[in-house]
Amino acid sequence: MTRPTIHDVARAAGVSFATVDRVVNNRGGVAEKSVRKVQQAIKDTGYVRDIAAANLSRRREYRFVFLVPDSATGFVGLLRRALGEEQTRLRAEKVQIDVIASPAFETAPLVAALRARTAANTDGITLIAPETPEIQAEIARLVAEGVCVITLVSDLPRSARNAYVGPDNVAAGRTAAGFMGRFMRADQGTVLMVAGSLTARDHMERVMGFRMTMAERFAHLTLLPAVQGFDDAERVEQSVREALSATPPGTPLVGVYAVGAGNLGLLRALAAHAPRPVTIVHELTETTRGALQTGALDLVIDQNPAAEIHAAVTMMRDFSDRCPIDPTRGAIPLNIFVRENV
Amino acid sequence: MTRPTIHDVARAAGVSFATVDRVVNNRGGVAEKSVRKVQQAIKDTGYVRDIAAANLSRRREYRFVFLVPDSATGFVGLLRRALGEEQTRLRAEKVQIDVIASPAFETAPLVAALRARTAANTDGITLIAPETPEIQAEIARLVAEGVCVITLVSDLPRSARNAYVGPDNVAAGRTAAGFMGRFMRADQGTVLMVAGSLTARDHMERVMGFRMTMAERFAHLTLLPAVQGFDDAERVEQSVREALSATPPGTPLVGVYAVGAGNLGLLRALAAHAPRPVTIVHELTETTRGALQTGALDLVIDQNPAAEIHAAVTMMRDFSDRCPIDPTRGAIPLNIFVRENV
DNA sequence: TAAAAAATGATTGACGACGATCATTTTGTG
DNA sequence: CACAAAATGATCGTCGTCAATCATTTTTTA
Repeated sequence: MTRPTIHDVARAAGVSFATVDRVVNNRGGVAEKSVRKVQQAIKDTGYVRDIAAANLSRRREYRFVFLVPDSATGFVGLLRRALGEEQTRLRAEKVQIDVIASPAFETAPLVAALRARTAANTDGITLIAPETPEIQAEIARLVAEGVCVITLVSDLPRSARNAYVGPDNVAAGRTAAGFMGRFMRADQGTVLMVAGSLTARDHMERVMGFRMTMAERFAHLTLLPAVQGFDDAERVEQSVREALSATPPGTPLVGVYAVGAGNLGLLRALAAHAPRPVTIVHELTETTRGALQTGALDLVIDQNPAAEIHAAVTMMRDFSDRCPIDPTRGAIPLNIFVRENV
Repeated sequence: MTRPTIHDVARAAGVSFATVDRVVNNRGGVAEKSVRKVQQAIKDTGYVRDIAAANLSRRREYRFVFLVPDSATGFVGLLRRALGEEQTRLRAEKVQIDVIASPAFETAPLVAALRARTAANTDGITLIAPETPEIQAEIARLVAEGVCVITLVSDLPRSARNAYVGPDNVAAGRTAAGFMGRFMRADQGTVLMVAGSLTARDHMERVMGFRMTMAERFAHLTLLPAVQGFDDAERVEQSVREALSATPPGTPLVGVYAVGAGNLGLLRALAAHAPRPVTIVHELTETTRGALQTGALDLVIDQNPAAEIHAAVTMMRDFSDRCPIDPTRGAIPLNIFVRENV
């Protein structure tokens, strides 16, 4: 009835406790034959090592790092708040998390921050980063050292990262387009996309998904080229104003899809514009929540930072515990908010 | 640097290890004065008891039960699958979960199943149940015995349950109405609601929310009285057919909102009906996922069983560990699926 | 003030693994 | 066959807590 321990495995395998220990912690110096016997015995007895006891005995503490851009979506703030709420639990489970904020859209500080991390000072690192060779190289180094590396929100599929945690950004873009088309009353008009930066992979993917579904199913609407707002309210406002004034009178602006942050600027730019275009943005914040309630926004696609953090921490811990990690668990469902469910 | 242990607390309080132990495990027999000294020392040192070590020492295993209706939404199946995926992790964390399926819409077997559980054989129980006095009584008994009781999906707010895990069902109904109104091209017509049972609180709440938003914002549409389908495909099909044929010719059916299960029946009943009404249902299953993709459904509101299970298990464990449990963590965001993000 | 009761201290052995050392046995090689 | 090398066994202390016992001190009550 009670779960088997190392001693039970040793007995079943006909070897000593020490040998089993050598096998399960692969310390080497065990004959092939014995290894097989032990592995068989582990299967037979259904032994699973008691991680709690193991971590207790070795005094393990998990040292994790979140490395995120400073401005993007106020993600740092969300992260800090979510971590604060989890604080008690995290302490109880001996995980210590450092949040490092790096200036947005700059590569150098990010690389520097990565360089500072080694297997000696961190067990796992979760990061939001653009796709550059230096960053890929640092990730490769960390993974080689045995540090768990997880990409968050914006994936780096060609890097050595252990897993990706975040939404399917292409699907997010497609979803935005689907709702836009369905919410639309107008028969024709132009649709504007606002991205933070077209070098950020997540933004690119969203724009791509949006384009695809618009072309497939709502071809009667005209897509303007995406403008960049660099996740900054002022720059977003300016870009959107320019786009608005450049719109030819025959084809009114009937839809806006904002992929990045800086939504306050978007709202300001649209405030005067009547009739208000169907407006869909990302990330549920104070601003967007309020705008949903007042009816200034139609839909917010959120990626549920709390779920992301949880998934990332779970994965990093599993990795540190040498549990097989399941990369599919990183898929975060999109959360869709409208006026009725904020 | 290293976290304080009971010994550190004892030293800080100027008492012996044994006294601190008596206080933290409240075994009694300690003078008021000493209790205060110890509590102060715990604060000063920032001591938090090491749950892993504690559980190791007392050989704790968590015995949890999920008690769910057999048919509803195929929830049992979803539950079993989700638990299967978590199996490794759960075993590693020494939580053992029994799933008990009880015939849907019957109270007696449910009460019997509850009666069988006591503090001696279970540490926590999560259940989906209707609001009846017998059930409330059983819940009160279990909670009094020290068993953690959590309501799932359908809350029993007037019972002694420790927490509720599930979506805000009123918001779910409102959300459904919001999307229905926005998807609607027709200027007028009737809208049909299909519920499983009007005695199930979650169904009632969804219907209520739907009604409210429809009345507030889409008063030009006519709401038919809700029909009951008892989460059964055949009965749903029959009910919907009857409602369709009873519709007066002047006001065509332009929308359907199905609150419960048995969506296969709904789809069959609507297959012949042209033009297809805007159709919104609950729960992402094989059926509804397929129907979304083929365009037979417009929107699915899902409650993310995996997240619910996780929240429920976490809460039951926290409770068993005597951690303060945070009831707000039971709020499960609605997951909204359309063709583009299934 | 003596006896009884209450409070406290001291100690010990689990729990299940890790990490290390040292002794012993079994292999393989010349 | 002897010797070295490899493999295995045996043992101990560690982690932080729980659970229990027994001895001692302090406080309360008669």
